[in-house]
Amino acid sequence: MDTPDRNQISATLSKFEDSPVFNYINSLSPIKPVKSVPISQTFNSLSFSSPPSVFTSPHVSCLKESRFLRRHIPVATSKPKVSSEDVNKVHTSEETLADSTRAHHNPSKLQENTGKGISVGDASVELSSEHIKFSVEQPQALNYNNCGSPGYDPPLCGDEDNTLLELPGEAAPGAGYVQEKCKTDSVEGEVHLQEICQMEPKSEGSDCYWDSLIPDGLDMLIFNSPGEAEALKGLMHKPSDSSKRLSDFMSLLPLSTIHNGRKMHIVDSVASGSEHEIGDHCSEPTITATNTDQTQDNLANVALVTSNSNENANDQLVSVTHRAIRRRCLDFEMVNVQRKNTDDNSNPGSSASESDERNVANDKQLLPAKRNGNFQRGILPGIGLHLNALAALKEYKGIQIESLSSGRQLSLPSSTSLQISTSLQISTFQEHQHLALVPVSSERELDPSDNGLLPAEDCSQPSVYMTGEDFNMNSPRKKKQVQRKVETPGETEGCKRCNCKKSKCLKLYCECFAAGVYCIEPCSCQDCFNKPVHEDTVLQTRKQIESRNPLAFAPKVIRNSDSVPEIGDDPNKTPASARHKRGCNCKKSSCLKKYCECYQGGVGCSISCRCEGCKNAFGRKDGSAPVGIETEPEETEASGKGVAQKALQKTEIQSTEDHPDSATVSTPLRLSRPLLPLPFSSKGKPPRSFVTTISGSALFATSQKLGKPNSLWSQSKHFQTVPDDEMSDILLGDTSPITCIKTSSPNGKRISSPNCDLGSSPSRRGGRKLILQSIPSFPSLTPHP
DNA sequence: GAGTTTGAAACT
DNA sequence: CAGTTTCAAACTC
Repeated sequence: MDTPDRNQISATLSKFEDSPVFNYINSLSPIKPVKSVPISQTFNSLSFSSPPSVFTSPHVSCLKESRFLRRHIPVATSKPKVSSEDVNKVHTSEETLADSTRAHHNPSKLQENTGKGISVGDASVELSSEHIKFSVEQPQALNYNNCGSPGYDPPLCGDEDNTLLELPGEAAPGAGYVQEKCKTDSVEGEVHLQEICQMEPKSEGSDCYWDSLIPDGLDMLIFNSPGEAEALKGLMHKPSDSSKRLSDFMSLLPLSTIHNGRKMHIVDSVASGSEHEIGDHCSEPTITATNTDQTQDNLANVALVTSNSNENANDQLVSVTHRAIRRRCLDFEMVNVQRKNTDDNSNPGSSASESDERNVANDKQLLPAKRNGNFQRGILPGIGLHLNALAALKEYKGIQIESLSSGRQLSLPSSTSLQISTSLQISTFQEHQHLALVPVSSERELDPSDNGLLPAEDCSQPSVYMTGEDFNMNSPRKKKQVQRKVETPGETEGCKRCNCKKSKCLKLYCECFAAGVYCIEPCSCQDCFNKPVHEDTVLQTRKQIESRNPLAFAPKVIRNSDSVPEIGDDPNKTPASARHKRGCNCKKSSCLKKYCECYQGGVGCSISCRCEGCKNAFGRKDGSAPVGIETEPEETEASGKGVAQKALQKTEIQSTEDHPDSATVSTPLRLSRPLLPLPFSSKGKPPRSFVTTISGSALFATSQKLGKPNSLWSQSKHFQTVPDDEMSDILLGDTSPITCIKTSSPNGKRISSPNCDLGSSPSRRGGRKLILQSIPSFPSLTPHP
């Protein structure tokens, strides 16, 4: 790490800051003065600016958050401070962080403020998280830019922040905490950049991360403010010393830790979902394959540590992991920095922008390999939504859209994410949620091959990776079957793809719209307005629909606290089991086909149903047992559902694993959901499990507090978050009873459903759709009036 | 992939 | 609230 001398010095300095001696010292060292006072202030100002945007824009997709969360988690570990000497720089960063986080982490700040060296432990953790955030945020910002929808930008930051905050770790960031972080994000981001710059030189491997991260960061900087970019440049240049130190430090670190760090990164990337880009890059086969396992373990360790937030041992572990992670970040940065440096050397003036561009190009290149290339930035930029987060992510097709997709993607993290997912979940849980949303897709995208559950992947990927189509490509029937199975269950919102021709995707006919997600590439819709670009229109339309039917976007299937509406349960009676909110009106399908929303949702028909000849395998209207398995159709259906459920479970599991967030998903998501909490959810589906309990409610609370919500997309965030919840639900359902999940997710709003809607919809589990629906409910909650 | 069926959503 | 129309998913071939 750093030399003790430095630490001591820093400590002493902190002690004497107020003292004349301190002042004198400051005067002696030019660096110091700048950092402590000016920087922090600047950051603060920045931070302030940023926060509003975040909160303001609903869009911020959960996805983004999820992304952040994912990344953050991994990143969090690094110890920038250690390097120190940079004490000044670090200190400044810390200060800024401290300032930002003071509300939350007064102690840490105090430590930091008082003694840099001392503070390092806690501060390091926070910083790491912050760093992560920073990296993440930048990407998001880029995404926004890409998206081109100005409105999104602000939200993104906020979302990101939120997500970041949670992820980092602190295990239980309250909504308020998240908000604060959000505010501080901008500042932190700067600080992180500095740190990163310092770190960069060291970085070796993880080019992918680097590229992805750096470019994003650059973009962020650029977008945010030219001045910042310049500042970054300066930082980048400066780092050499710090970087050396870091490198030294890194060398000191155990190899295992380093690996962990790498892994962590990978995970993060995966987890981040939203940031698919990075994740993808990172997830590249070589790295991911080897590292994933370790990363998982590491993540778990980290998460646990963070969750516990216990000082010593935890701190150490965290610090180690963070360091490793950070290192990864640094490495990325390093690469970028090096590139930049070279560039800068050649072209001092434009170096930053150029470097950014280059980085971007690199990123794209990297991305392209797995992804289509476009997606991340160009396309996905997304944003966020959530779904993009799941939302956030998803952001649609073009850039914005993609972002949405990303959100979804988030919900569906690639296989790698899946692997990691469990660990991520833990971490995400801290976060949120997330990615939500949602994030499902992302993971899948990343690893198309991952699960059989592809459908989810399809959904998620649509934007970037394998679209559902691609997936189908393998074999039409299989695809269809798979899709059906997967989708059936719920298909999932994240994955949803519509084929609207006349509704412009602004009516409930559109599954995407109904799910509260933006349409993405995979969609075959025509004249689609359900895109980030038309956010206003979407929101307005949504409001109209909600005005007509407040529950229009609420999950159609409501579950009671009890777990999934199992076939065995009495459909009618069971309050416990899930029920369709409105009930179906089937006349010819006997409630044995997906035409039936109850069946599609995996729930039995209830009294509220007006169906004729109900044979719903999940539960007949008349109360006859869910025969499901019994009857042929039922069998088929049941099998189908069972399969679907299984698939869902798998997907869920995956998603959960994937998620952070994500919305999600996810989704995207993630996601998405997807945001603070949402974001987590989105990102880490993994978090979902937690999210459900934690993030879910927390997210809502946060979101509500934030006042978010307007847009679907904000919803998208919700999606992500929701997805997370769902994910969690699913997870719970899988492992444990869904009930828990339900309870968590629902916030009361959804409750609307006749049955107890405790949870979002079970069906959702089966399908992402459900999740989405649930998500929508959130929006509804946030009254748009 | 095109066409049909189905039931929800939207409209009156 | 009921009836009709519109719509897009689900399904079939």
